[in-house]
Amino acid sequence: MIDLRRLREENAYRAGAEKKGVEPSLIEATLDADERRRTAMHAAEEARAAQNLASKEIGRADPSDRESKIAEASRLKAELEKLEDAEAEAVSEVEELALQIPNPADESVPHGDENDFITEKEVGEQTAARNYDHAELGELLGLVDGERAVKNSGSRFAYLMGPAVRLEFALVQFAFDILEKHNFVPVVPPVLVREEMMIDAGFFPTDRHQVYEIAGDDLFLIGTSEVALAGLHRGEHLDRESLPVRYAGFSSCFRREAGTYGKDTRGIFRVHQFDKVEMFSFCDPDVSWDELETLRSLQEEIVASLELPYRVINVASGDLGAAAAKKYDLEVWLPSEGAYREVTSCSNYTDYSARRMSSRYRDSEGSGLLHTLNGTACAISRTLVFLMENGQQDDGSVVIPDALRPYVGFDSIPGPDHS
RNA sequence: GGAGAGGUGACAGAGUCUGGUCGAAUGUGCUUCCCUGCUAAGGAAGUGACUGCUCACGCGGUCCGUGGGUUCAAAUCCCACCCUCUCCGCCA
Repeated sequence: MIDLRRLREENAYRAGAEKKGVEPSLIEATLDADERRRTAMHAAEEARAAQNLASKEIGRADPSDRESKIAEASRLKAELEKLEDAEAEAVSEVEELALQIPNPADESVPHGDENDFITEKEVGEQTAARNYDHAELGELLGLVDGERAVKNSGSRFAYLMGPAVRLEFALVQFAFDILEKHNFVPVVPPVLVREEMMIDAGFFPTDRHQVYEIAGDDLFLIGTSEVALAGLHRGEHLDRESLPVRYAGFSSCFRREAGTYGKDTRGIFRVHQFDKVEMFSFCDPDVSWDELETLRSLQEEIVASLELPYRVINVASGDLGAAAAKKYDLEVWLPSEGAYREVTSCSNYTDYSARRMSSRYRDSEGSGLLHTLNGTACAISRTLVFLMENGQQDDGSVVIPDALRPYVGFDSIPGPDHS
């Protein structure tokens, strides 16, 4: 939820929203509606104060005076009800408009759409395609069984098998080892949440069609543990001294992938269910931009340790989504496609989500809204894809990066002709 | 799943039957001051959140699990939902 006062008073804030493609007329309409709301609210509150007073007098009044006083209070109430109706209408009008306004983009975010990102850095070599792409190799090496998954669950599902499972748990341990050094508290969150949580986390109504719904129980499968982690301090005040409060969530993630027919259909690059380690930070608003850089550096540390060639991009304003004021994507080189593909991303939501969640800090001066940030630490299936391609040798075997070896217990996965 | 009890401020805990002077007794905690070789004990005052108007002092609104309803008036009465606890049943 946007800050209406800042929208009204700060030009830069408003400009940040317009940068995301919001029509100036929508902003005008929202501000007008807010003006009406404040007027209506003021009128209703005055009437309410009068009515409250009249009502209280009845309790103190002499029994003989009661009847006339009750009549007076009733009259005030009738007046109040009209004003309250007007107030309620104005409030819902503002809400409806305000919800359409995204979190303003930061000044450092480039203008434009998905093609207008800025490349912040590039690390490693863009190598040529190997003998097998990740989908072929996954099946050949017995890491992924897509065919049988289709029979049981449908397209975009997969059985992860054998060494792939060992790799998954190795990656998770590896990521947690790094994150715990930076005071992230490991969390295994619920993967089912109530509708309310989806709304507060900002996924509903916009992304409702991307989420699986459980028939008969009013519960929804999370698309990322971010949803569950964001709710960890809903309605709470955190001691400002204790910030940032960081969590590392491990969970399965479920995505309907509606509207992606024919896109990334091979292998496990894009699936309905995958596991992920996610970083989440409840942060002091004064230092949230530093925190974003911290999340990004951790992502780089992880990808670099896995010896994957990557680049970091500063995502352009039109491609940020509603909640992010700024977002970095880490993209790893995928040889079979000759392109960089997204492996992780991290965002600063500033106070956009915290306002709705009512997640606040408290210090000796008072209190205020926290900033929230999130970022992928390791998305397992995509990471496996990148490891299979970038670590692939001429014989189809896959070399395990040094950093991962202590965790998996083997140095490579033998090629298809091995046995 | 069946039966019962209950959700009140940082915490504990009254108030609910019998609606009004209850934003809410009391205790603990916390802050400031007094007393005091030090500490403990003791004495005094203060101490919820959110929000609107205001330079400010201040004045107002909302909040007793959540959402509705009754009433001039609801922590208190009615309805629905959520959650917690106890007992029984079932279960990885």
